[in-house]
Amino acid sequence: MNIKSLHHFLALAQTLHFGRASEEANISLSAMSRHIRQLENELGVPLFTRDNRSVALTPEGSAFETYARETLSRWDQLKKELSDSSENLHGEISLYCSVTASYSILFDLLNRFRPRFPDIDIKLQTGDPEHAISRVLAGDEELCIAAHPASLPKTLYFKPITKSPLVFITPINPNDKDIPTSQPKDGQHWAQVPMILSQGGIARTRVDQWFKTLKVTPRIYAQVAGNEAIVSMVSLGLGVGVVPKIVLDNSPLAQRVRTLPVTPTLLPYELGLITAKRNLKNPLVEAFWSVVDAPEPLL
Amino acid sequence: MNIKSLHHFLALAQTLHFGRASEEANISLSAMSRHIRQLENELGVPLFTRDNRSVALTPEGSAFETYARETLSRWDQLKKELSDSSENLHGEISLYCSVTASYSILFDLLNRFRPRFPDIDIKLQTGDPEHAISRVLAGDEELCIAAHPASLPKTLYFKPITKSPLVFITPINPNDKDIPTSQPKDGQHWAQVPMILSQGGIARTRVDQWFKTLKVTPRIYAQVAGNEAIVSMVSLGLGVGVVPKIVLDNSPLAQRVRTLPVTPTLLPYELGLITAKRNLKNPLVEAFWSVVDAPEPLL
DNA sequence: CATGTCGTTTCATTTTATGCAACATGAGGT
DNA sequence: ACCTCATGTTGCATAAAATGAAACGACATG
Repeated sequence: MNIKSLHHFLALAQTLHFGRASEEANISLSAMSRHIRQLENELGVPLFTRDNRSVALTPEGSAFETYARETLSRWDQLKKELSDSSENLHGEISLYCSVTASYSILFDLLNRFRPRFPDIDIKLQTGDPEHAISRVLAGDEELCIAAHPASLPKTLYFKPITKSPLVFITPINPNDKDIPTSQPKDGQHWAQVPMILSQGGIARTRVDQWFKTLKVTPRIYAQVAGNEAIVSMVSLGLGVGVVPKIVLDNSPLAQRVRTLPVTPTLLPYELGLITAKRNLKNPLVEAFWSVVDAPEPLL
Repeated sequence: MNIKSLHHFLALAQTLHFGRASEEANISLSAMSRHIRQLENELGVPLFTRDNRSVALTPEGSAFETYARETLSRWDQLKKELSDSSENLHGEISLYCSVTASYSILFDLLNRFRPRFPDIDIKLQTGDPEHAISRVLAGDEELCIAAHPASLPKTLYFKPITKSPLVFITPINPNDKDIPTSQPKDGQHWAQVPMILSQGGIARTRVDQWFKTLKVTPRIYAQVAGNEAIVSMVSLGLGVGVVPKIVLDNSPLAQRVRTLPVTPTLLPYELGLITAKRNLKNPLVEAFWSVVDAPEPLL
């Protein structure tokens, strides 16, 4: 059974005349005859009674006529639906990012993504930035927003979105005499400053490196998981922290801390979009990608 | 679109692997690839995203999967319905006969037809026997039960069911001195008998012929349309009638009249089934035909 | 009995489908 | 960096199917 045969059948069912039906269907009379016969063989029942003077539907033919109409209209409907739906890019895309990134970067990103691709649904998963890359590697997520890691697996692709400097922050109201209000003069001073640092991750690596160039072993007051918590602790006056500026910009506690200019400055945090290279062919991922390409500056 | 392609599509949608899907569908891998591509071309949208390592349904593919399942199950259902319905002969057949025939012949006929072909509906039209043949000729009815006419059109076919003698009937209580109680001796007697005859039709032709061989001009007391009315008038004692015996057998007035043996006897009425020759190919007509063929005697 | 109509069948040709093999791509291992 | 394997696609020659023209067969009509 195929769509054409159904059309031919209906032409014949209407005209009850092979000649006129075949003309209507733009095929030869013999093709019409064979199409009908083939349908009948396939179904195992005659659809028309023909003697040389007249053609009439059998009861089965009548039932088949109903079927044929239904099936054709269903097919047309499907084609219409599918072509409608394919006019706009659509589907679902999964994205993983940290809570902070969801506030700052993702907000801008989605503000521009949504109007351009209103039919792409985003499945957003927020969580520990550490897991971002592994989840993309495992295929759990198609995209993530993360800082460029020290070493990026070959199968992944990184697209920078923005850089955010790592800044030192001090409390407005220090709780400890060793907390400086301006940049400490030398390494000796630095060694006394109570530091509140990330437990790990890029920021921590950078800070460690920074102290190493000063030849100072920092006094670590607290190691914290999550940049937001660092801002929180610093605002309480417990020490000096190091966080990406973007975290500060989005922190409700930003008023309670102050950035501390330091030299040399730390290498900035490089935030970007990460996906598995194979996903780059996925039109939905491409769409997301294109938004990042967009000329409008993000910050 | 055809049934096969749908099956192939579903195989691929399930396995998401061209190799295994093609194996399942018993076609080559390349055929599978091209079938899917053809479907996609036909619909104008991709159904699968494929990179060399993986195959996945697009949103459109997912919609099409639903469609494919529905369509296939609908098709199977139809096939089942049609083959079920074709196990027994069924449909509608139209039949015309006189009221008398419907009492006598049709009753026996249907008693045997119904159990053998319970799914054939009969559209029965009763009416004047004169119209029977013309209605079949015109195609208004497929069958009729009628007496074999003097000349049967070539396009019609007659199948005898039974013969019924034409009998003379006399009243039990005659109302007229010229009504004989036994066979009149000679033509002169016959010429005085008040006759009640059909207005026309075969019976009348036969009676006219009969009187002609006796070289008698009959005294016609009444010409009547309808054999039943003849019985009625005879029973009232108004004269001698001639009717097919079968009419008498089914008449409620049979007790009020008596058959009058005569020589020579009239040629019997030949009752049978009539249809247009072209209808003989119609399996429903054939079915009816076969019941008449049946060995069981009708009378 | 000739004629015209109409569906079926035959036959040569064209179109389409098919499988095999070569190819292209990309992942994973060495 | 290179090889190998897995996998889908494409080219090509062949096989299968569909097609239209014409012959055919059946049958009603004049």
